[in-house]
Amino acid sequence: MTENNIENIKSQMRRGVLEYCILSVLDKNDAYASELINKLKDAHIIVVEGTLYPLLTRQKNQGLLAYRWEESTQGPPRKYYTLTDKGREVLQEMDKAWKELVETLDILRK
Amino acid sequence: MTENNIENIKSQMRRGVLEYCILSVLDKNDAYASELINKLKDAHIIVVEGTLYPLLTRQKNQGLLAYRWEESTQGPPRKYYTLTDKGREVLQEMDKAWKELVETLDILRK
DNA sequence: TTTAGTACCTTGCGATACAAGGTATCAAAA
DNA sequence: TTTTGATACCTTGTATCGCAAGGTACTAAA
Repeated sequence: MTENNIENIKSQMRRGVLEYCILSVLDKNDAYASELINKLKDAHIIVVEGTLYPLLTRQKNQGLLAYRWEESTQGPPRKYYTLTDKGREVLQEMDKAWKELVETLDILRK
Repeated sequence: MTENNIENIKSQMRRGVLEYCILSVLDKNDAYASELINKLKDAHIIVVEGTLYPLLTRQKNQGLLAYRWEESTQGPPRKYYTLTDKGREVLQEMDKAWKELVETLDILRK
């Protein structure tokens, strides 16, 4: 019960910054969806496919991301996502919003 | 458009820590709902009544909060919420989860 | 007895994360 | 040549939840 509760809380917190994390990862290197999922899992921002795909599509439709297809030597072609200029702008706004939130909680928790 | 986008992102981030904020405020002092809303607004964790009331009820049902009625000299009685022992435990777990998230984003954004 | 202020609570809607299931490509084994 | 396994993409159905809007109730002053 309590355990469940806490897991719920954690995932709620993570959800709030999921989009921020996606843009952050893509800011370093272009990546395809499966790759992104693995990186986010490594960072303990657990994500399942069903969550990520609609999100990527949404961000693409908002003009934050673009993609290109690339052949793979080991399976089907990969859809590589990359940050657009607008995506980089929004990422900077997210940096600000995140900083503010961290400060706010610092004060609240003092 | 973009502005809207950013507001959306901010509120999404805030939402993720809303429950954490509520418990944090109540950890300092007991408070009634209207008072809580004002404190959270001051902290720029914007909350409207329709969001807060169901949340307080949920946290009460989970055993994190308890309440008592107190008469007011200026209007209807007030429902003062207070942290339970379980609430304090969960708050500590939230502290941990929050720290981890801050660290994760620190690494992701490096 | 009506108005203003304070406080509590509920309903309906839309957004969205997640679980589960589905499609397609490629290469190697049977 | 067909099947299997690995990789990769995507969609659908369900449940949760935040928010806007609307509603109730108590008190005091006009």
